[in-house]
Amino acid sequence: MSLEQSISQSKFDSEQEKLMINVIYSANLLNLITSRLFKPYDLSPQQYNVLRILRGQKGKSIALMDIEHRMLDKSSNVSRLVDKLISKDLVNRSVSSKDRRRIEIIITSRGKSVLKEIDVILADMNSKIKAIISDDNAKQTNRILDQLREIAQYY
Amino acid sequence: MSLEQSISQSKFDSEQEKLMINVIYSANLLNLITSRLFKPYDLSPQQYNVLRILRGQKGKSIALMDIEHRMLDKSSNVSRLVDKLISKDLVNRSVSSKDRRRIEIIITSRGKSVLKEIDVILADMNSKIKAIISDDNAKQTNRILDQLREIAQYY
DNA sequence: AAAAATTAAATGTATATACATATATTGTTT
DNA sequence: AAACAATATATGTATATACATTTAATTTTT
Repeated sequence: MSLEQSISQSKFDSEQEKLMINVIYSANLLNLITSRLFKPYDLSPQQYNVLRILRGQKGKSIALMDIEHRMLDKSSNVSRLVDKLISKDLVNRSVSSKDRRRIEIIITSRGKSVLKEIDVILADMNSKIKAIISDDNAKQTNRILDQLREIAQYY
Repeated sequence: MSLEQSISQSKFDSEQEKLMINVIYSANLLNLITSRLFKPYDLSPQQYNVLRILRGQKGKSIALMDIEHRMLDKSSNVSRLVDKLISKDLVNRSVSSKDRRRIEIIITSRGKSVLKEIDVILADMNSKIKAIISDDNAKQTNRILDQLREIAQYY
């Protein structure tokens, strides 16, 4: 469905203005879909995001502030977010021996196995997207979105 | 900055997977920027969204449920969102005479004048985006995003 | 080395949001 | 028309998030 139909707006002043709205609207939809997919595993998209970051560490731990830097949504409270993951036994925490202010987080084997289950579901979703959007088009769109974010330098 | 740099991730499995992350990340950034722009007017992006919908009615009122249909983020509680706008005297509410379940909302002149101030700021932002992204590229990206949202039919 | 400044994380608190339930009104069925 | 179902909005409540403040540890300055 076109964006105009989706939000019942007749027209936009420019393709660029439409692009802004389109990015936000599309992201809301993707967040909705993924939060439904993660619900059976009792994970929010943000919590999943953190687990992915931890898996990417390949056995090494990472401090809370470094997790925050890598998160998609920097606005959340990483301390409390990680608390939730600890209480589900998906990650472990320990105080850094080099700098005792730092709290080091590492993914547990249970965390890894949950991610593996979700991998299957996301791979399926990814293949569905591949059927809709070609590699070239995806690449081109990624380039434009990277450019769009340059707007941030003015604000 | 590339997405990889922004979130410190070395690579993605596919351009399509990167696209999903890119859309969400870019939308978070745009939401952050606009929420800062709206802050002096004591408006959240969602509240602004509702005001825009009301202005689009050109003097006619619109029921809460119709506002919800047109919102970018359908997940919010329109009743309470509109309550905030009422308390700021930006909109008025009245019970529909045809169907007394329906609550009709209309923008006030104060609401319109606030929007006018914001128009200037957003026009400036729009011109900045135009300097970064061509009409053709914006159009092409809008097309791809519309396609991407087709994924929703499977979920 | 003591004092001050900076940093990392945790906590307090107000607001926002999600989701379920309640209430009031209208529409449909028997 | 009474009973039932459906609809539009409001409300209750638990959780999440934003933002400011606090605490503890480290670094820098004097």
